[in-house]
Amino acid sequence: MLSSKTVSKALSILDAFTAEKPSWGLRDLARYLDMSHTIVHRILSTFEEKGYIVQNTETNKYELGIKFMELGNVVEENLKISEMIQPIMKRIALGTGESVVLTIVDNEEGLYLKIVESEKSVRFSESVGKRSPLYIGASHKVILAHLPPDIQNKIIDHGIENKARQIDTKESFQVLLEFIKKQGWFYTSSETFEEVAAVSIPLFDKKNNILGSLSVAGPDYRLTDEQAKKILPILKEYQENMNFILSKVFFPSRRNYLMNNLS
Amino acid sequence: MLSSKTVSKALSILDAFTAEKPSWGLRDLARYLDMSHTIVHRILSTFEEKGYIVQNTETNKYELGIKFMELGNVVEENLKISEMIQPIMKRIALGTGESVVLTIVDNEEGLYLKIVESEKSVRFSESVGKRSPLYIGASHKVILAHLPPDIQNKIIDHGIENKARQIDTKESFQVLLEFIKKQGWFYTSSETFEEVAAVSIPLFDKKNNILGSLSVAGPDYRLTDEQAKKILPILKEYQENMNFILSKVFFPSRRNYLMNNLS
DNA sequence: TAACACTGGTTCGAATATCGAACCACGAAG
DNA sequence: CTTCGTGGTTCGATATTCGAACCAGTGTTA
Repeated sequence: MLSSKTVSKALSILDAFTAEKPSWGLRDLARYLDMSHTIVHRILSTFEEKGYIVQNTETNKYELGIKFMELGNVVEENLKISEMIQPIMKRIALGTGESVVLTIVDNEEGLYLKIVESEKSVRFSESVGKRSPLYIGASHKVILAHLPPDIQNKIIDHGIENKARQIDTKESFQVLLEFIKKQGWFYTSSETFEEVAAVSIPLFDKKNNILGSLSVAGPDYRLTDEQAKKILPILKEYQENMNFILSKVFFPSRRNYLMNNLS
Repeated sequence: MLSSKTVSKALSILDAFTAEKPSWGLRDLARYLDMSHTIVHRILSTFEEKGYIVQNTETNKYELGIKFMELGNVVEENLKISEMIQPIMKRIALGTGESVVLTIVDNEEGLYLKIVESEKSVRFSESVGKRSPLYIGASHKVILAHLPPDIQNKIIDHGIENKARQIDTKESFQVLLEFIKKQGWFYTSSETFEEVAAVSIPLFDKKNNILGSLSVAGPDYRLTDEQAKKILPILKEYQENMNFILSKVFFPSRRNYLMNNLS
C-alpha cells in the first residue's frame, strides 16, 4: 500500500495528544516524536491554519481544536449511537440502576465507545475513548474469549510479557476464556478499576464475529456476584437488538484486527 | 506562516466528511475536491493505515474512523465539559424541564458544543457539532450582539447577501442587536428550528470577551414568552459560574475570530 | 456478444515540496 | 553577560510527491 510520508508524520503528531497529555510545547513534542522541530512546527502550523489545532496564547503550547469534537460527532452519528444505541443503554441503566458501558474491539485493544451513567450518586463514571488490553476486566475478557485462537494467543503473550496480574499461566487463562465463551457472560470485581464490579455480555455481527461487549458497571458493594445474576436477564433482553443495530451500521472494528492478523 | 501543502490537502479531505455526507467514494471525493484521484487515494491510504479513516468493506466507500471519537474526547476532557460544565447544564435542565444548550463562537459561526436534553418526551433534541451563521436564533444572536462592530458588520453583510429572512434591513438588525446587548438575554421562537423556542444568555471570559451562550430550548407551545421570563432567573443564576469555568479552561474560540479579523 | 462507462488501485519519471542545519529574537536562570 | 531554554524562520540539496496512463473489475447498454 502506497502512503504519504508527510501525512503519516502529521498523524503521528496527532497521536501524541492524549487525555493524559493534551497539550505540547513545540520542541518537547519534536523530541518525543524524534523529529526535527522545524517539520513539527510546519505541520502544526498547517493544522492550526485549518482549525485542527490551536496554540494556547498564554502558554504557547499546542492543543487539539474543537474540530475534533465536530468530527467525533460525525462518526457518532454515522454509527447511529445517539439515535439507536443510547436509548437502549439508557433503558438498561434505568432498569438496573447502574451505569452501562458499550465496549468495542479495535486493533486488538478494548475501547469504551459509549457510557450511559446511572442516576445514583455513587456510580461508575469513566471517560469514553479509553483503551486498554483485552485481558483486563469483564467487558474486555468477554470479547477476548470470542476472538480467533491465534489472536487470543498473541494478546495473552503480550500480557505475559507485561507481567499482567490477571494472567496466572497461559494454560489457566485459556481455560478461563473457554469457560467465558461457553457461559456467554462474565462478572469481575476490582479488576480494571478498584472497587468497581461489572457484568458483561458479548455482541456479534450477523456472521457471528465478535464486535464488542455490553456491560453494567457499579461499585462492588452494590454490584455483587448475586446482584450480577439478577441483572444478567436485563442485559440479555437487549442483546439481539444491539447485535442487529451494530450489524446494520458499518462497524470498522472487526476489519481492523483481521487486517492486523494478515500482515 | 509556513505550511505544508500535503498536510493541507489531507485536511481538506477530512473536511469533506460531514454529518450530511459521512462516506465518500474515491473518485467522487477527488472530483469534489478538484484533486487527482491518485493523490486522494494515497492520502486516504495513509489515513487508513493510521486508523483515522476506514474503508467500508461492502461499499468500498471511505468513512471517518473511531479515532475521531477518541480525539474528540481528548478535547472534551481538556475543556472540562463532562467534569465541570455538564453538571451545571444538567441542573438547569432539571430546574426548567427543558433541554439546555451550550453554544460557542468559532470562526464567525455558532457551534453547538454540548446539549443536555430534558427528560420530557417532547423536547428539543439536536446533534452537537452543528454550525450555523450567527444571525439565526436566540443562542446565536446573543453572541453576535456582543461581538466587535466590524465583525458584526461583516456577518450581517454575509446574511444580507444570502437573503436571510432574519434580517429585514441592516439598520433595523443593528438596532435589534443593540437591544439584545443592553437587555442581556434574548428569546426567539421558530427561528433556527420550526416550533422550537429558546431563551439565551451570553457567556464571557474574564476580560469580558464574548465566548458563547447558554440557552434553554423547548417546544414553542410550552416555552412561551412568559415561560421564558420565568426560566431566565435560573439561567442567570449559573451565568457567573459558567463564565468562571470557561475562563479557566483554554477556550480557543475567541482567538479564532480575532485572527480571522486581522487577516 | 462486445463496447462502454464507471469503479478502486497502481506505476514511474519529471517536477516540486519537504527537510534540517543554522539562524533569529526572546526570556529565565546562573 | 553568558548560557540554555523557548517558539519561529530561511534556503539549497534532495527525497517525496504528482499525475498521465495504466490495470482489473463490475454493471449497463446495444
